Amino acid sequence: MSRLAADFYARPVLDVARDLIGCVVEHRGVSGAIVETEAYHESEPACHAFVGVTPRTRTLFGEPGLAYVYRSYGIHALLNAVCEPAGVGAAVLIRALEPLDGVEEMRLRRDPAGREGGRAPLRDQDLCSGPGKLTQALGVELSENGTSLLDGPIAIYAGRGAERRAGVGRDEAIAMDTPSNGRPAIASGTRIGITKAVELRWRFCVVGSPHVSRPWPRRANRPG
DNA sequence: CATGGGATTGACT
DNA sequence: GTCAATCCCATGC
Repeated sequence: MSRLAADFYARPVLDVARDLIGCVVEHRGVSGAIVETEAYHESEPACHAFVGVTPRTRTLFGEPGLAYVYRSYGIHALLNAVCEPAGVGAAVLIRALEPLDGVEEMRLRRDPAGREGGRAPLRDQDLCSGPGKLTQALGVELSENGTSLLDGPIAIYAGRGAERRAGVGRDEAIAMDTPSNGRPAIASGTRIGITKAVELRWRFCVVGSPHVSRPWPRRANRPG
């Protein structure tokens, strides 16, 4: 498997958000397949880049393929892939993974006390089913903000999303994207946890996956 | 320099 | 369903 290249990230952020579904994130020996993403763009107020270039948003305006990692609610680190040409503030938030390699390591990172607390071990589907959970499971830290996904410590490998993209237009790709041909169906819906631009349906997730942060939208549509 | 608000999660009623 | 934890940083005086 090869890492996604700069030209993958340099495209419109909505296309990248959709195509990242099925790709694989790897960090410090553990990995998972992306099952949920959200797109953010400087043109809409839910995006941090809406306010322009500040110390906080500098990474968002950088080269496509950078990792934008920031602290949410004072507690969690959230992982994004910077998209569109340099100078445009846009990124895809990675919201949920299906764990692949290093599942037991993820369980330790997510629940260090383990069974000592008398609780049942976390289920696989609870390890990476949220943007804060997956960074904890992967061990991604704030200090990795601004590192390159192309050759840095956080790797993203081509998956079905990228394979599907090759040689077909957007509409064809969506038409192919049905359960009957073995590809996962992708639903789009409104983004989670924001208070501005709430109407935009810029969230993408795998239909039926138990690993998404929340059940896919009740009124789920095809992307677009 | 003081203030307020989160791209969340887990615990609790 | 409600709610607090916790900290970076944008904003305003």
